[in-house]
Amino acid sequence: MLNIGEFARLGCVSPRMLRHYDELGLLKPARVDPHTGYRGYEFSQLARLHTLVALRDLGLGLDQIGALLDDTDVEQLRGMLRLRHAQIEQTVADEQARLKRVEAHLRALERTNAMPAQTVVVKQTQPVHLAEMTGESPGFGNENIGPVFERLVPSLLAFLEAVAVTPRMMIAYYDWPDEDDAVNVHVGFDIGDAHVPSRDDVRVSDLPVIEVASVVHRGDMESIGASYEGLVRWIEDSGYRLAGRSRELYLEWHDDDPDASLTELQMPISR
Amino acid sequence: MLNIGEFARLGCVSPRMLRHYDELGLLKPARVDPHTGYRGYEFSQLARLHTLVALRDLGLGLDQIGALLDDTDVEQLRGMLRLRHAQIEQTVADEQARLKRVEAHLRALERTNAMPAQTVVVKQTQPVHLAEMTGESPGFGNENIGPVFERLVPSLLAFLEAVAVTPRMMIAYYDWPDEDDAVNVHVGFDIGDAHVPSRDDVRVSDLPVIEVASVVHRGDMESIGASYEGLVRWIEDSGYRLAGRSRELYLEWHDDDPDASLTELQMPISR
DNA sequence: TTGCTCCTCACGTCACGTGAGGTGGC
DNA sequence: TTGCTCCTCACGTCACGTGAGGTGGC
Repeated sequence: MLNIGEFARLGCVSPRMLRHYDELGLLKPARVDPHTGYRGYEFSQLARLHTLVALRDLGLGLDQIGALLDDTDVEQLRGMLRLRHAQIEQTVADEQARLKRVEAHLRALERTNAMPAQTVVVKQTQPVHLAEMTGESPGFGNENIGPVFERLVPSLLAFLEAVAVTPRMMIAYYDWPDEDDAVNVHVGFDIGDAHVPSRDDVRVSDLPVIEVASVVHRGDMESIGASYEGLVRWIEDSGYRLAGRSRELYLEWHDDDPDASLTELQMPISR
Repeated sequence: MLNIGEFARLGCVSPRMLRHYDELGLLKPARVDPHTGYRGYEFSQLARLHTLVALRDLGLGLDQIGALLDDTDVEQLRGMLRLRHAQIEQTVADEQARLKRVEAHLRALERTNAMPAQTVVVKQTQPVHLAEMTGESPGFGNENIGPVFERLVPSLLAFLEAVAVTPRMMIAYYDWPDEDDAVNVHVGFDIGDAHVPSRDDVRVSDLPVIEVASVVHRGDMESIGASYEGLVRWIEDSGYRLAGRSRELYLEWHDDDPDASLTELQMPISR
């Protein structure tokens, strides 16, 4: 008969753990002194402790271990181990992805050698109900996109006012169906759950909920290119791939002080 | 100005989290209504929330994030990220090792198709102060080892009694210096912190603390081979390598009922 | 008698999730 | 007025580690 300290040393666990397992009913001492409360263990109990420790070491919860220790169902054990195997594989994949993200942030730090005023995060977009108009632009850059906005936005706002719908946030997204430089510019307003009557050049679309890498750009549209570049590099460094049309959310607009304007850039990513 | 729900949606966090960050001083709302306590956030605060979320996503603690958010020390940030990088690499390695252990247990289950009465665990040996004698055996197997024990053990016990040292657990270990089949059999008793006068054929040694794969064998010495075989296969399957001399701890001995005898088998492993 | 071990509470960990119970705003 | 959102507590999570305060055994 061993006291708790001896048995604990034999099994490489702390006495506190043995008391804990006793309390949970996972491993009762062979005898408890009725006067002193001292716990006594037998060598033969080491086998059960080994099983407990081995299952714990695989990452099973004590509740599951309890079920496995008492029932001699091999299929149940096999099932639990297979499930754990899949979970650990997932954990490894998640941690490897996280490792890449750390590396991407470190490289971004090397490039700018400054605090990341704009930090990249991975997140899900919110579902948006968008009343949008579309125009064509000969290419990217503010000198190309800007005039399209100036043409479409007043018209869209006038339409929304006419149909008594309050526009919320302005959102743009882009696609380039062919390999040439022409870009389709979509610009619209979040209209919440309002309904808008149809008009030829105004379309209502639900932007899909997707995973994006996002960054907040502070400043005017002239300087947005640098933010895009940083975002694209971060995505490359972190091992994600670009997967669709990028969006711009115009969070805050200051005509008087464009440097204080805030735009969220979102680029869809996968893997 | 956004209320907490709107700001939470923008940042893909829960309102509860924003209250938590407020409480910890990591992200204070731009304004709090003095009457209702309603929190108000500005779009420009999204940048700070992004940084917070990005750092949290890398696995940094909120206390460290607090230090990084307030101080604009690039070196500190770089240091934290490098540390995190090393930690995540360690986590990945640990989880991959765990994955192999799960696989080893699953394969052991396939082979026996029964509950692992004897489950393999990885643990550290305890430091032991051993009074031992050494003999040579033509090979492994009870028919070779048994006679050596029968010759050495009574002599050793008689010596210990003569010098008034109480023997504790009996422990044996083996080495085979050459490639031929001859085995050096070391058998001894744990003598705690007692001192033993020297004698030519009795040596006092401290068994080193090492990492071993261990299993409890129940039964006589004839059947110990199967337990060893299971242990060796488990070690192979789990991706560890054998790394030294195996030990046997004679936990419990029943002359009348050898099937109830308990022996712990320990094989040193590495990597 | 002095250490050493044992005992039973009970708090702390970490970043929130989840109610309970109540109030403000359109 | 009815939902919806917000507020402040405060408990629960998971497997123990770490005292506090006291007692038993050689």
